[in-house]
Amino acid sequence: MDQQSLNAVLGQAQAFFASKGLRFTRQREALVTLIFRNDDHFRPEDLLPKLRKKDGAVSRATIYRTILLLVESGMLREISLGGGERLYDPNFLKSPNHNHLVCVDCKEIIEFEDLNIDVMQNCITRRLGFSPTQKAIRIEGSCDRLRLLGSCANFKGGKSRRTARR
Amino acid sequence: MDQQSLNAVLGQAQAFFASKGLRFTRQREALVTLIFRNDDHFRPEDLLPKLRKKDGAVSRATIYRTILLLVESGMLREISLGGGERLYDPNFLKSPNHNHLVCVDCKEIIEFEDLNIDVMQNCITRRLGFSPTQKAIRIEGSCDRLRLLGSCANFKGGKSRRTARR
DNA sequence: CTAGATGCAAACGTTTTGCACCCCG
DNA sequence: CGGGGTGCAAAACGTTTGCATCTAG
Repeated sequence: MDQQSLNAVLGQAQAFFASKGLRFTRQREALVTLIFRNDDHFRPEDLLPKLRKKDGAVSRATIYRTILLLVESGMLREISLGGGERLYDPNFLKSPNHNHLVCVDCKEIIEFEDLNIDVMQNCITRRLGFSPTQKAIRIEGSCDRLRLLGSCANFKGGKSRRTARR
Repeated sequence: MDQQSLNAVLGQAQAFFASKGLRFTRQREALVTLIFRNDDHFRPEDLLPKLRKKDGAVSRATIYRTILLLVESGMLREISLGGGERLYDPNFLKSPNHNHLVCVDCKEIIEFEDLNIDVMQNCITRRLGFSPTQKAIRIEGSCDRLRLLGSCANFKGGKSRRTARR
């Protein structure tokens, strides 16, 4: 995420905290910056070591407490990709309706959006007498290239997460 | 689940264990019976007290180890309905492709199937270069009746889980 | 000045693991 | 008799909480 977008995010966070009469402290700013600087999913525990460097230290308790607030603000979402692992996904700011495909072979996570499925989810929900407030699809799949060719060329040297181009 | 279906399930479990050269012990039979006797989602910890009665005691370690095996067999599936809670769902035996709608108001869980979404999920997955092995949709919704009428007539005295009639 | 925020350490609930003993085939 | 299976208790793990202290406004 470029500096300009990051500044916008920091402003959004600050506005949220202010609207609740809460402060935007050094620790909270450091956390928001770290979380939204790149688009990786993360566990709270992952953040702890990254915030030990330099003078930007933030305690474990503050990390957990701040994440809760960011989820409440809607800027951050909790997702689960299996195995009881609790991850947080900062990308709902850019793609409010994205879903996740996880490769069982290489564990790569691919984010995708699909307007049609979105509409159908709304229909189903309404038909059952509810108004949708949040929707999540998780698909597990095996890699075709790997199975057919014996190697997973798509992912060689790639990141562990990519976004589907449409 | 009626006795006849339960017997079939027990047979299926026994066959799975046998196929892996594992034994179908008193503890494993008690667990399978308890899990598939009704269609409730459960946490492993929930099972412990229920297996203390009479002579059917099963230790915590055995519960966790057996659940792992049942998931491996495909008879049981792990689901997550939010909040990092890890639940197990025995209903994929009857409804291999069902999904979950969770009411944010009353926490009721509604299971539903939809063939169209199923097909679209397969398409998306293939388009991205994968073959789907497992699909899960979780929708969170607020109760229309509760919001419009101030009460949630649908659920009064009902179970905490129902299955959508189609 | 003071309500909110932080850091620490203890507590917590869930899940996993090491190990001695048990039992089925 | 041997390889699984079990139970126990300890350990591991992620998360929450109580409390004394600090700090932003």
